Amino acid sequence: MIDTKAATLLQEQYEFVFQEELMEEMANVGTYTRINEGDLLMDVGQYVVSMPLVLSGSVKIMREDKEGNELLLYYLERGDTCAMSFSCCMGNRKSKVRAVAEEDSELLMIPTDYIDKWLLKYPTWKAFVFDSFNGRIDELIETVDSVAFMKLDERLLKYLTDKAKVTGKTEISATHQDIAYDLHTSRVVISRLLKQLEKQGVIKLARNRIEVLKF
DNA sequence: ACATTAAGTGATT
DNA sequence: AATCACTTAATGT
Repeated sequence: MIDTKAATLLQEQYEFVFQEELMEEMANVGTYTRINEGDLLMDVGQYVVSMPLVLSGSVKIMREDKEGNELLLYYLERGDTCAMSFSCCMGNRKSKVRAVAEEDSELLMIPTDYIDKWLLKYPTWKAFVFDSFNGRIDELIETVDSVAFMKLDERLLKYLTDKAKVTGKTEISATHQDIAYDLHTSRVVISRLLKQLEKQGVIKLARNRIEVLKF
């Protein structure tokens, strides 16, 4: 049975990346899913049974240790897929990351068996998977750099602009505590740095809301 | 009006 | 940059 909603979205966004037959097959075997902001897609230690293709919206990928300390790794945006899920599916291993919907999003879940089969069958799929791996690695390096070499105020500003970018809004709705968790620091520090940024005229603060003025 | 949650601040390490 | 301890402000019931 063909999911028309998914087929339409696929056509719109992947017209030039996937071949026609592949998109048809995707619409056939994939499961179209809608998720709401804040929904947990995948948690650390869970087995990965399918590979998500982001049709709309965005998903944030984070690391979490056993004490519950978090660290934001990168965002998955429209047209992206999770390289982590690919490597997990292939090796039948547990997920090392947690995935949470950054906003209301639409996904196409591709069952494990196909992602392997398609590598041989469809060159465009293979290219897509490779590209996606490169993209994720680049982003990972970027966040490693920012953690290792950037001061917290620079990191915070990058965090804010990144977040504004993925959601396409200049208004960010999050508490200082939320941000502190993502950057793995304390709320007090975030509050102070945000205050600084506001004085510099880069952002505007309100309760549960941050407006990014400059990019 | 009261309780709860978010944010601001000084002082200390 | 983290933590504590406390204040003030905004919001929910």
